Amino acid sequence: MPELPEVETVRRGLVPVLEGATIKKAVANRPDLRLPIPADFSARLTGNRIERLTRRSKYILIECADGLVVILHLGMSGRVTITPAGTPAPIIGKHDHIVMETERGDIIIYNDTRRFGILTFTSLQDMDTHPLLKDIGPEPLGNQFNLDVLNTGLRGRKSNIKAALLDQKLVAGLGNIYVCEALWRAGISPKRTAHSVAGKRAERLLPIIRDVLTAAIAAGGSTLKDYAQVDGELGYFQHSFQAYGREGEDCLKPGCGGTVSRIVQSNRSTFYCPSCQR
DNA sequence: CGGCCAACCTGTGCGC
DNA sequence: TGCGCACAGGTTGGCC
Repeated sequence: MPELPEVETVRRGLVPVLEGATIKKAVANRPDLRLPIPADFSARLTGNRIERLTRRSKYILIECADGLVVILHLGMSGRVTITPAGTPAPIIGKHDHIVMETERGDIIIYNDTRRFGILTFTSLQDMDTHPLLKDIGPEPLGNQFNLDVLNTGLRGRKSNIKAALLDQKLVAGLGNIYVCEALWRAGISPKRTAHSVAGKRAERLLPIIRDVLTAAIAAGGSTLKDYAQVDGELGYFQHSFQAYGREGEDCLKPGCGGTVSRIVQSNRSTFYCPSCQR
């Protein structure tokens, strides 16, 4: 599920349960996800207090009282669910790789079928220089992401604009869905070279990227497969998709009359309207 | 260095 | 019912 809006939705769902909570129990049911889970995972978390939850790109950062920072990435299939204190104990399934319980009795489970996710450690001190975080580009919803930055990132790029926007060094947090949606809204062909977008088109694209992500966060993210928010509620931004997953259907741009097609770029599906995306 | 692809892993859905 | 293949929200190591 997880591009920036879904990760932000998970973070927000965890805030009331984890911020200020002390960890009573932390268990890793396997040694690794995409990377090894630290061997001292349980020892470092147990008894530790969580001060705050932040997000950088698609990473959730769990900042603890002793300076430890847990880096959590959901990969392609990572999910987080909360079983509130006082409700029946959850049944731990095959892909429930991480289980934590707070002193209040809330249980947090990280489930990840494909195990492309990551759980690793850093510290408040080393956050800025951590290998997973140091090269990430500006947050698309922050002030760092402006027209100058976008134009600079696009100029001199020979790849297509789709690949450029998926590059987390150019701008953080976009994935396959929201790139398709943003390019559709902006009327820009995903096949166009990145450098040719610099200038006028970038000016159109930039606020659209912000708008799409903001709207998706407001909708609680997108629900594909059976993905749910931490409380089991479903995000509903998928109902707002205008390009993604709509191969063969009518383009929704007023007066366009085109048909959405699916092509493959960098081994990923791209959905776009050849009629109005130039 | 930039660009591109295959690989990581499991599950599901489709055609035959 | 079963088999094989394509495909799925991400990232990156290795190759040209």
